[in-house]
Amino acid sequence: MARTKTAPENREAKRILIVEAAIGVFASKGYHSTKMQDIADAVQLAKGTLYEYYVDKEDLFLAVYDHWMSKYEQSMILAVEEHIDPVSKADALIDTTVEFYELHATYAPLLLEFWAHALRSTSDSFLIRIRDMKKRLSVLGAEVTKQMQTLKLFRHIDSDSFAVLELGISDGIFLQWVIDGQSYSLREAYKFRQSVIGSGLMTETLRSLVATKVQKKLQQGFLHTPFKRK
Amino acid sequence: MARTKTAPENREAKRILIVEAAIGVFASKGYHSTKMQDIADAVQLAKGTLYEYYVDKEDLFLAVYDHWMSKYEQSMILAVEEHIDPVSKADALIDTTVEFYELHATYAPLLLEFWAHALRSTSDSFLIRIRDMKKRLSVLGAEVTKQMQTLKLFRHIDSDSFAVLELGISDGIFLQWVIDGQSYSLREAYKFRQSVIGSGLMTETLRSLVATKVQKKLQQGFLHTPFKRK
Amino acid sequence: MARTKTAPENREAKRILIVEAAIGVFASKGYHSTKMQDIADAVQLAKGTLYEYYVDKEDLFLAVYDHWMSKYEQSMILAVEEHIDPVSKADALIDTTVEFYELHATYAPLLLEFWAHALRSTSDSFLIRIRDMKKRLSVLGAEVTKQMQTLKLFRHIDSDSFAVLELGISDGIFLQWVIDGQSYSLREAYKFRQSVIGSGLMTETLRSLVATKVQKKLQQGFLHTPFKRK
Amino acid sequence: MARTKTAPENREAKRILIVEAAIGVFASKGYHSTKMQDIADAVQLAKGTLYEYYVDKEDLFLAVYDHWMSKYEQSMILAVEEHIDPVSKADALIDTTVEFYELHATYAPLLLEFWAHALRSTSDSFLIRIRDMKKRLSVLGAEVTKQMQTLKLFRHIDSDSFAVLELGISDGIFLQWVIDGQSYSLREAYKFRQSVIGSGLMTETLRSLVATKVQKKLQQGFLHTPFKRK
DNA sequence: AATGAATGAGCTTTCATTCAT
DNA sequence: TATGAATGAAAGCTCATTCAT
Repeated sequence: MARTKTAPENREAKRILIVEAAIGVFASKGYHSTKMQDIADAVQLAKGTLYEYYVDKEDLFLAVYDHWMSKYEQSMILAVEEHIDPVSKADALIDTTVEFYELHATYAPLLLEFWAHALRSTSDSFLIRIRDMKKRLSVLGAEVTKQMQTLKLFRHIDSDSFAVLELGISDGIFLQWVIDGQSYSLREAYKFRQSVIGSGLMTETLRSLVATKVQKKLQQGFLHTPFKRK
Repeated sequence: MARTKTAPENREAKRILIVEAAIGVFASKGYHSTKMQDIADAVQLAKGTLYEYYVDKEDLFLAVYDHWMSKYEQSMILAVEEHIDPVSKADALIDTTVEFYELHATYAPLLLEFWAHALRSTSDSFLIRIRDMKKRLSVLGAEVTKQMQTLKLFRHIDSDSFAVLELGISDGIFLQWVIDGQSYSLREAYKFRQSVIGSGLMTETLRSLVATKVQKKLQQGFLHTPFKRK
Repeated sequence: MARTKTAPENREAKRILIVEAAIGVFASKGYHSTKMQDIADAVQLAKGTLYEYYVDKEDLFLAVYDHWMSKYEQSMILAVEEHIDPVSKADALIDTTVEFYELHATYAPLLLEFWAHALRSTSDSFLIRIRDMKKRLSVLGAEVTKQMQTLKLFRHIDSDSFAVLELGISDGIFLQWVIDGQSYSLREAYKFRQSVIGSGLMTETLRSLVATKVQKKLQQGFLHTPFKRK
Repeated sequence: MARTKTAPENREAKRILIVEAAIGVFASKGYHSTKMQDIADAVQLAKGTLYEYYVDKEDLFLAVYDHWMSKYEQSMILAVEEHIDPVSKADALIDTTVEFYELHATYAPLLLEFWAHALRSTSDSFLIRIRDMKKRLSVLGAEVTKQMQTLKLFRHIDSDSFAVLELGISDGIFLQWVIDGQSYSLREAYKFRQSVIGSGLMTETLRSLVATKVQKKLQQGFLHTPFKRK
């Protein structure tokens, strides 16, 4: 198996094998505590072999970010595509985010490390990659917002700013949730946020439809919605 | 005692001297890239002397967090105390946060590292410290919210959940701003957020007073409000 | 108390205070694991003060050896002086040694360290001090042997060699006993040795007197003579 | 396996290479003054490589003890096997010991350090290893003694105690010799000891055969038998 | 392509010693 | 004399990376 000349597609397959093993290791131990040997063990490869596929530890770390986040991006794109009306699209985006974050709750600290790493790195390349990713995600959101505005479901508001705000809010809530020990339902926290924000921005048209539900959410909050960590 | 060179108060003063030098170094290089020697150089002390005041590197790192965040907390407490009506209190809290974050924009990545560090650490002590700090800050916010509700300026809403949400949002916006290269005004971003949220939660009483202003903010957004990094 | 000008005799008293505290610390932790601070704590003095009395750690270590061994030497001299007939003298020497070693069993590893230290030290001074001490002890033994020879209780044998041999044997048995976890009576081991050696060297005169006793000792051995460690 | 550079047997060979270089360094500088770098230099390896073969400095130190002492043990076993009659066996054991010690005279301080180390160590493992080694050696001696007793060459005496005593005496003489600066012949010292002890324990059968020789030894002593240090 | 032995720069921490007071 | 804060050399150990096979 190891003897055969590895065709390009095999090479890419092995890169992915490595990166997926690396996610778990980086996530559970953190960048600095993760040894190349740990990753090699996880993929069942020799240490040296990793260097055939990634130039160095940092390169592999970045690859982990890319691999992981593009999965998230794909889901988000899919969520938008799967629905037609913008309200459903907006809901689907939230659902996707919650699902993604809850699924990868153990990877949470990684996100912080990616960010910290990017802000620190001498080269801008990592930071730029993160920004680009965020940009694409924010465009996704902005489009939905615009559609809702077109349909007069949403007040007139700078949709680019709103999309960026949403992105920040989303990460902020996630962060808060992780630091709080995942002691409540992330989904409920997101819905609470949606109610808070929505009640200000939706037009009368939409408001009348969801008024009772929103009212209830706001009064209940999300802190007492238990969440079971796996 | 007469013979002692350094009285207890001097000892504390030197601890602070060290911690304040350490903030800058940790902030600019990050925890792992910061060498004890770097900090020693910054305080003009010998490496060994640092160990007279802090048991190890991590201890010093935690002290940096405590020192920095309690300054923030103090400002927040002051902001609340300085004002009487809850609307002004709420504004003051936002102002304080913005000022604090803008002032310490270069320290931003530190915050990420604190969080990552806490989530990673084998001992819970750091995480608990962070949670406690967040708890105290959220109590501060919840009280203001309650006061606004009492005055019928704010809709009825679970104020604890709201306070936690606000905390998350606040950090999230800050994060977003840092990652975005501090390319817009953090203050404007906060105000935009305030408008978004406020327009949903304020009662008619308040809404009528600020309607025009809020409307304007929402339409302008915050992305094109230049901010000069120092 | 600390304020008064310290007269020479006070100075000497404090040197002894320090050295006696140091014995315990060195004995229980070993030379390298003993910190000057440990000793300072034990004497209730400041670290720096030790250096007023001893030039450095090694100097203090040597002082410990001198102090300890000269106590042993004094006991040995006393043992010889207290008795008149050489057989009693010889017995008293053994008794003294056993008592000294048993009393200071916990100090045992120190002796090894002294020796190792001396053999290693760049300067010969420590080694010479040890040799001189051994010399004086061996002279003590040789004189007793000669007296026994004069009285025809002991065969004609090179008494200097015998004294040196006895010294080595004595230390060797002690060492063995310490390594064996002090699991038998050191005194019985010494007596066994005395019987073994004595039965070869004593003349008929003496042999006839102690034959039965010696015979019994030899057959019993010493391994099953329990010894209670404190 | 085909690709592996170092087969298991090579690995063991390198472990031995290292340990043998380490003996010399430890012996000449002592445990604490020996730096890992010194040993690395001696084997012509990088510091880090040592850690591929031994977990830490202490592990290497213990390996030195094991390696060295098992060589000694092997020689002792061989000495016993090579001879048939117990008198020759006993002589061979002494010869072997003397040869071993004389050959490794420069390693002498190491023995003290091993003992001190073992007595100090928090874990008993080293001490136990030393005791086991001593046990095996004492069994070897006890058997020879028993054989001599069977042949009525040796008086009836507790042979286990005697074997332990011999071990102690042997180390004690060696120690004395080292401290005395190896200024006389170790072999002669051992022979003197043999005469002293033997003359008491041998039966008439043997005594008549060696009486003159023993008598001469005892009168000559061993102090004036020059020994040339290499 | 795969391996894993070898490397050595690098860093935290310790602690004997100094010296201003 | 006594103190204890300050010092900084020193060393064990780690681990990303290299490279001969």
